[in-house]
Amino acid sequence: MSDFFRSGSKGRTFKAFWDEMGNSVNLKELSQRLQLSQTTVSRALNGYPEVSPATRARVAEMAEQLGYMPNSQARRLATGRSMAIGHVIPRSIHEMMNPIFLEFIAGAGETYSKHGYDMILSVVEDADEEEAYRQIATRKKADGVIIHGPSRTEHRHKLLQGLNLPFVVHGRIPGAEEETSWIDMNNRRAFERATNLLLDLGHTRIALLNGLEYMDFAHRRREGFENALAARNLTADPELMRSADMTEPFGCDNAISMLRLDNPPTAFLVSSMITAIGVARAVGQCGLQTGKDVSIITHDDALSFLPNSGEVPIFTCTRSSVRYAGQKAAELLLDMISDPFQKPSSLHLDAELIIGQSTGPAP
Amino acid sequence: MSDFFRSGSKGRTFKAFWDEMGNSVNLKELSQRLQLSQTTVSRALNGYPEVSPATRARVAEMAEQLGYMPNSQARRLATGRSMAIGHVIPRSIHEMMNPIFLEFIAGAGETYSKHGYDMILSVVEDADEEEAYRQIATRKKADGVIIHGPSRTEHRHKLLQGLNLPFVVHGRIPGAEEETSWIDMNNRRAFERATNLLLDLGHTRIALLNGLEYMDFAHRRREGFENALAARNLTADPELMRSADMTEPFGCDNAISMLRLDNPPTAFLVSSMITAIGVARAVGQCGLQTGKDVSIITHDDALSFLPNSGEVPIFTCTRSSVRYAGQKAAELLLDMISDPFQKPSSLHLDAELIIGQSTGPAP
DNA sequence: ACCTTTATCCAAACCGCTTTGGATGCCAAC
DNA sequence: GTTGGCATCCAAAGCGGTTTGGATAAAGGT
Repeated sequence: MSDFFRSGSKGRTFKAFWDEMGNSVNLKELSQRLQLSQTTVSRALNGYPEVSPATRARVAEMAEQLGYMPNSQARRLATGRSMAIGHVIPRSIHEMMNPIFLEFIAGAGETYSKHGYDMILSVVEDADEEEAYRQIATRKKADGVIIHGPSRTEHRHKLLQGLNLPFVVHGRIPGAEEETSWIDMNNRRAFERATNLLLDLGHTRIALLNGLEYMDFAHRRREGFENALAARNLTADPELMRSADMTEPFGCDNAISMLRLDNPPTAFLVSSMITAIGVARAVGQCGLQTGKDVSIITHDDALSFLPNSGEVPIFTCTRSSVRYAGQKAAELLLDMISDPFQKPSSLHLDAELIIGQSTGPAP
Repeated sequence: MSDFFRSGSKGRTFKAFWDEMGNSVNLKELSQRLQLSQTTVSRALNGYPEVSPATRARVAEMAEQLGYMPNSQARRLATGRSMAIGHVIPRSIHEMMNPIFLEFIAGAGETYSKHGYDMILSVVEDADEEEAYRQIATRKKADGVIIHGPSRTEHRHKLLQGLNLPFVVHGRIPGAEEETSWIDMNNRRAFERATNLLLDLGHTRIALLNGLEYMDFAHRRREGFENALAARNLTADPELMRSADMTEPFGCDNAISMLRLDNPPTAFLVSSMITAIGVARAVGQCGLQTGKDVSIITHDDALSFLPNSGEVPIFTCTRSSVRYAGQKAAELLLDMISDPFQKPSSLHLDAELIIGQSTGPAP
């Protein structure tokens, strides 16, 4: 064995060899080859001060040569930190939040990678959600978790507080804003501004196609909508408000049925680009023109596969990057983990109101 | 301490207490409270035969009472299996495959949960992709990985074979079909059938809006398209073939420019629902009617937020559930892991050709 | 010249679990 | 009455790292 090693003069050879074998060196072997103790090698690699520069360099070089990487399970066990963040996705939520969720995940994932954390994703049956959190905490699968899509009657934070598992909420938990860390966009204000824009354009019959209103974000958006109307002494027509999963057909079907009313809406305020696309389709099918006969404002999560940019965006929108939110949420959480005695902190993002082609003065 | 334990007669109390503390029992404590060795307790809980039924029951009950769950890092270290599957997503791929990717992940995740596996997701810069795989293998972060979106000049499988890390390909690697395990739909045949349908309806000028053709799936789809044309002595007009990220604007912009040609296409064959929606928008904007003036067939990955079902689906499509593919890929991989000497196996799914509202005879 | 730092390095304990290689007691068999 | 076989259970040795509590030698202080 030692002959083999001596035979190769260039480090590359070793590494290539080991890689080809799928065989990795462990700390013990590495330290033996260096004639050093495991302690010293470990310290050298982890940047502790009690190692001479010369030794540290020697260790680093040999480690590089042999392609040494510490076994993560062993390290996690020894340090007691799992260096992973958990995301639990009940199937129902997942089906609903699909693309937005992924974009958030992508943002968070970037932050995790940057800090050496892993992301573990659990897709579970709705009924198993609590158990999933319990396992993450008890089996020490992750050092923290992110709560997705808080509802108006949220309870997960209680569970997590009980389990003593750090978490950050994407969105806000009504009534627990002070005691939890969260990141959210200003849903109410965004929809209030959007509504005002429509009102300023002369629209008075405005339809709202919202997400499921037991979700906190959707509820807030509706409040913003209603507040803006109320401020001008208008009141929302229940017939013009729908709330459901934000799919394309949801937008199309409801828009069609509303546009066929005796007193149809002249504008739509929509909670998601995908649904807005459905509305646009409906407008076309009714022989009308978007931005002329019918105005549409949608919330735009800045999903990469649904770009709404360009010189003049297709849709007038309230925009807030959910990927950015993911990055920030991850940063918040990693902060909390590194200092467990920090008090909760939050980030409130403001959506931009961007004028596109889909709005115009009321006909 | 022992007084505390004795005081609660109902198991619930203990569990609640521990949970509230976020304090979990370990094997040592559990075995001490049972007056048994760790060996016996471990064996009892893991179903080994050398434990008497009575003891096993006692152990099970106490474990339940104390809410004992084995620390996963410790278990992984001891068994040498990490009980996790890795998914590496370079940012570029991610941005392109966004919704399809998530749907696949969701399917795979269901299978993992069912089998007690975790999913670890790494979102990395493109340049770090190889390193990510190397780390997964060398640091033993996962027992296997899934390769997403193989290109025509794929190389990841070589790396993984070298690292001795089991993997399953979602899609196919040209030239390595025999030596790798994969799951794929029959892209070529699906697009051949779709093209034939259009030809049968009398269309001769058919446009192809394809995904990026350095990706294997897109290349195959194009082959299917061209084969079908060739079989009728037709040849594809390069001006009617585009290939790019499958976004909505990609569909809309290109459809518009094509429809404005002197000799415009009467039908579109599209690689993704999202792009097809863009095409439909373009058709509307040109004052034409989908399914009458212009026919559209799209591939439908059965994404949950873009349902294309109903009595008569909006789009005529070739459909294949990518979520199902995820489930199956995961099963394949877990099989491989449980029996490392298995030879590679694959699953070839056939897409359904479903007639919707978006096709009709050529005008 | 002697004692205290200081800089390096090491042996061994530990993290919490699985697993190997017995030990023990009991019963049927010779 | 010894022996062999079973059924149970256990002590201890890993797994591969990190970390504690010195040991050793060189440097510095008086």
